[in-house]
Amino acid sequence: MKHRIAEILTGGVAVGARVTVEGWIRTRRASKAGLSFLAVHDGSCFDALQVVAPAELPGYAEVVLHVVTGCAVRVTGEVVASQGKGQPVEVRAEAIEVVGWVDDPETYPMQPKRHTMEYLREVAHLRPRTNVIGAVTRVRHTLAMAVHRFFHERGFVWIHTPIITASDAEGAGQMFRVSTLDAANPPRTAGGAVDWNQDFFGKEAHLTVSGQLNVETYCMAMSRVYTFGPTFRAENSNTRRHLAEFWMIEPEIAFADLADDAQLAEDFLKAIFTTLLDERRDDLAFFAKHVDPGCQARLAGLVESRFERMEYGDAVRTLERSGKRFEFPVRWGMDLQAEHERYLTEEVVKGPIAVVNYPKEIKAFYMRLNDDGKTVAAMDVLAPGIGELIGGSQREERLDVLDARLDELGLDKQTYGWYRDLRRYGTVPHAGFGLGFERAIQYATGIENIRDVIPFPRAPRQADF
RNA sequence: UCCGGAGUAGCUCAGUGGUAGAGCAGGCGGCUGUUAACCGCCGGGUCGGGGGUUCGAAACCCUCCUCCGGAGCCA
Repeated sequence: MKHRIAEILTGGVAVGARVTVEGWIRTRRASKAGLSFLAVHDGSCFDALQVVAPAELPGYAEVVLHVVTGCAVRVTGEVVASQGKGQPVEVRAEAIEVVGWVDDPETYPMQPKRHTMEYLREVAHLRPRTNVIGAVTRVRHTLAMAVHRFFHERGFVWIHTPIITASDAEGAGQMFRVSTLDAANPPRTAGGAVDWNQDFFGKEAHLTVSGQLNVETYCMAMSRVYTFGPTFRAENSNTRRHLAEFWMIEPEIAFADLADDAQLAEDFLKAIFTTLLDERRDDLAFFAKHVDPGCQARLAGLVESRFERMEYGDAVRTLERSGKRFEFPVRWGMDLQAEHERYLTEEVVKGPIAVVNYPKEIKAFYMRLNDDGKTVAAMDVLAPGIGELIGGSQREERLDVLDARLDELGLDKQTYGWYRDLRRYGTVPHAGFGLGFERAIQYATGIENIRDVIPFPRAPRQADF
């Protein structure tokens, strides 16, 4: 009977049972006169299964002794208590079939040793076979499922907001153009400009930079909604925290204010990380041992503590009084720099912190103006080592105030016609936030470069595979 | 985009002007239960590309490419 390796290693299969496992060879340790040990992994858990192949096995010399790292095998044998240390049970093979050989072992890119993350990125099609990327992949999946479970259990509805958008003024950064026109020879108007009217959508179109504006419409009907999908930014940003294509989670809640929003963010992060701690102990133990010794304690600490809340004004005062010399000066009205965020999270609070009520000048048009007329009900959740993990706000639900903001910023009211309609027909206070999914994975695992927590990273000059 | 660092064997790296090295991986041999096994032998190089200086360049100079870290932008 076929079994996943996770079942066997967690005691789900009785000692003495006959099993068949299918997977890939991680290492082979051979003893010419005696027997061979094969470490087989199938992705179902962190640990590989130890398969013991006795020399009497049919085809031992021809097959088993030539198996190398990367070979795909099918093993049938008996589950036995292990004589060695390092695993409770192993499989004593009665038959080993090589399903797929490694053509040229000398050039097979994966070796049973530690590779650099930079090198693994160059072989993105084979890196999921490694310990570290395998662990990241399971963590990513577990967190994704936890996200949906969290929202589903609280009555949120998952909204599939569009990937392609024709409203190019969302203001969240550079966008990728979507077009079917011949780039080398586009149709022109009489005036010589590119005639977008002849393009597929009859107007300029781009890949979305956020599902928020669209999801707000469903929030005004379903009350509690969220998006979870890919997002695209054409910024030429070359850092370990940015991707051109990444996944974002954006809940939106009706009849809610900024305090509700911050509470949701806190409950949400605690819930998904609690799930991760429960379900992926094996992978987290690996990250703690080889990547980031503090990752488990950091997660455990987060789920137990209450998030610190801090007014933007207080944050600025704290920084001013710190006596610390910052490269960029701190002054009310300026956005917090990376070095400021690091100081607040890593030295003052030593944990996640929600900074609220920022000056309106440095935030988006849709954020709700506070009574002081100077700040908006915005919120950034900052995390040590990551920076901004969540950005959110209460939305401006008053049409006259929203229009005044659009005018102030010189934005075209017609472009936002349907968005303004929401304020004309049954408007209610509402709020939401955006979480960069990859940043959450980075936070959980301690993986430093965001390109290593997504299967196929897209970044400037990087779209291979 | 700006600043800094790096590019030498399949991988990780050493090599500061005088004929290209190590460990791991691979092949062969040895070893009765190993844990990234161990021991011996062998094969393996456009020193990122181009140009220059020099009797002689992996090394020094110019230039381009790629990657990494930091900053900005942000999630």
